Parts: sequence; C-alpha cells; structure tokens
Amino acid sequence: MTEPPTAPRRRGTARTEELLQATLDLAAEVGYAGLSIEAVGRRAGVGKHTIYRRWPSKAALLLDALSRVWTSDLDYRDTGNVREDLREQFLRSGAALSGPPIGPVYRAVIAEAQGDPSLRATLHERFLATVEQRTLDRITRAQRTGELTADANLEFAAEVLCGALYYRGLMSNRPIDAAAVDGLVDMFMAAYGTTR
Amino acid sequence: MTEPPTAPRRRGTARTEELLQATLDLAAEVGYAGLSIEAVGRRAGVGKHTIYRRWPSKAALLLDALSRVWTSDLDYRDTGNVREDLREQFLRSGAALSGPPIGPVYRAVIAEAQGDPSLRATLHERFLATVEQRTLDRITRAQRTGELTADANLEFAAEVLCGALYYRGLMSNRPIDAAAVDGLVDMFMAAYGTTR
DNA sequence: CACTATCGGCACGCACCGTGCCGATGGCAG
DNA sequence: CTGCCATCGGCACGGTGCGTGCCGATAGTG
Repeated sequence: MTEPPTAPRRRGTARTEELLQATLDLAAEVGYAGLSIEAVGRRAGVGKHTIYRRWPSKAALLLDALSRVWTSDLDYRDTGNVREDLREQFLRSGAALSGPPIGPVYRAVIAEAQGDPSLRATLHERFLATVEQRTLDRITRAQRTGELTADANLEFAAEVLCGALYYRGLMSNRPIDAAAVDGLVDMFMAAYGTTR
Repeated sequence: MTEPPTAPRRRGTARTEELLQATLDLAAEVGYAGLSIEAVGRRAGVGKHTIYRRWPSKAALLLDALSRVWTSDLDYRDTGNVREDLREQFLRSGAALSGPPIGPVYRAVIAEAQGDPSLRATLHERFLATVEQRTLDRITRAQRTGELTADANLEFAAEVLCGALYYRGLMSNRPIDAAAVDGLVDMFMAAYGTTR
C-alpha cells in the first residue's frame, strides 16, 4: 500500500516503516491523547518535516498506521456454521477495537473525520466498507449453502451487523461482550436463518 | 433542563440562554469547524470567562446546546403499525442528524468524546440511551399488541436498530435514505414480526 | 446610595498544526 | 574513492484554540 514494490528504495522507506510503528507504539502507550504529529516525531527522533513529507495530514498518517494492524482481524472463518463464525469474528473484532493499539488510533481517526467529509469517505472506503464486504461475503456463502433464506437482503444486513458492532464499540461505552454479540447474531439469524 | 423554573433569575440566566442559542446558530452557519469556545464568545459578544463560569469544558457546552434541539426528535408515533412508525421515526431522526444544527454539534460532541471516556459515558447516558429507550418502549408496545413475537430479545434489538442508524449517519458517509431505513426495518421485522 | 456579583476585555502560558530555513548526513553516480 | 545532492534532524515562526488570571465597568440588590 504505502510501499510500492519497485520504488527507488532510498533510505526514506525504512523511515516510513519506523514512523508507522512509532505511531502504533505511541497509541499503545499513551492512547488517544498523545497521538499528535509532534509526539510521533519526538518519539521517533524525527523532525516534523520528515512526517509531513510522507503524509499530507495527521489523518493520513493515522489511516496508514491503522491499516498496518487492521487487516489481520478481517478474516472470517468458514466452519460451515454461520452463527458460530459470525459470533467468533465479532468477539475478535470487538476485542481488537477495544484495546491498543487499534482502539486509540481508530478513535483518533473518527475524531478527525467528524470535521472532514472527505476523510469520512476515505475512512469508510478503506475500513468500514471492507469490513462490511467481508461480512457480506461470509453470509452470502451461507445463503448459497442454504443456511440463510434466499430472499434475504444481505447487503443491508451486513451493514446493520457491522454498524451495530461499531456503534457499541466506538460510540457507546459498553463492552462488546458475549451477551451483546449473541443478541446481535440472534436477531440476524432470527431474521434470515433457515433452521428455526 | 439548564434553566430551573424557580431560579433567582439574575442576569446570568438570560446570558446562558443566549450562549446556547449562539452555539446552535454558529453550528448552523459555519458547521463543525467553527465550534470553538472562542468563536461562541466572539459571536455572542462575551468574554470566555462568562462561558467557563457556566460550563466546565467545551464538551459540556455542546452537550447542553444539543439537548436544546434534540428532544423534539424523539417522540415516536404510535399508529398501531410498528413497521411504519419505526420507518417514519428513523427517516425523521436521520434527516435531523444529517443537517444543522444537530449534525455539526453532534459530530463535535463525538469528536470530543473520543478522547474522554467519561464524556463518552455522558454522551451515551444523555442521548444514545434515551433514543434506545424510546425505541425499546415503542417495540415493547408492539410486542404486547402481538405485532412482534413474544420471545424476542427487544433490548438488544433496540440497540441494534439505533446503532445501525447512528453508524450510517455519523460514521459512514452514506445518507439515511428510504432504502437504508427499509433494509434496517425489514431485517428487524423479519426477525421478530408475527405477520409473515 | 453603597455593595457586590457578574460582566466584557485583555493577556498569559501551554499545546499543537503546518511551513520555512539551516547545516549535517548518508547513499549513489562517476 | 570522491564529490554530489536528496533527505535528514533541529530550530523557529505565525496561527489557532484551550483554560486561567486580572482589570475596571456595570447592573441588580439591600
């Protein structure tokens, strides 16, 4: 993503990796509060200019840092049981969302996005839409295997599932625990499941 | 709320109202970007101290300003048809969330809340929990009239409904249009509706 | 009429953003 | 090996906003 494979590979590339890692470390240590460009620069022993040469804004840096640790939490399992796969995935995503470094960085991106519609669009495209898509893929497979009804509108269902999860994790202050995930998945399965 | 009926009614009370209104006006005019304490003070012709004597932080001011225009959008109708009542209410809430002054102020509160867990709790108690409760009330009535199945877990359902709505309105950049609301309500009714 | 709380105005210290300029450093071409 | 030049870290600047402190002016109260 941030690193073109055939780039001229000057010493800048290594610094880029260090800066992204420093951002994540900082998020893990001091949380959202300390996630400023200056703080990242201080921690990495780097002038601000070195950061601004790579990312046009604080939000861009945070987005890149987020994508560094985010993708690993997106792979749904496929055991043949949708209910269990969704449950397991939601619990895993919920735990990742709640803790460092993903939680603080995600929160920082959301805070930045509130004042910038284009950033909000980018956030949605790069992360939320991806999560929705993976969810849609999984439940579409379930529909094909007969676990879900054929006439279900799964596109909106995927958005509702992810939306409810992120709402609880990032806007509400309640934990994404087993009870919450069960309530969510139960409603989904009650709506579109074939095994009553 | 902010104005006790039997307050000693010094000149301070009138200023409080003016300041809340100035905050809302500012949100409607310049949006999220201009929502700073200093800007509110400038607009109202008021020293910052006059604001800080009333609210301990920027977030507290925004919360009070929000509750000034928020309550009017919470009254569900009860026509005897849950699906239609939910639909109508979600479309109305969605429109309110998208435009000024509620939209910008809400976004500002959310941005502030990302860095302050206690503020996040307050936001949830004062607004999100209220919305969920009203929704729960409405669908509980529907359950009693037989429109919804008796064994449905409506508490989580209410959270899912509101969560999906707020997710779309505040985190995603997609509009809360009829298609989205229909998809949401359809899933809910498919899960717990009795009229198949 | 005097008293006192509140007022608007101004300034401060702090933090951060984003930019400009500097001399130093290190990788690459010749 | 050597010289070149992009990138580097360091520093300073102007701008904005937060939250606080101090000032003299003002307006309600006793």
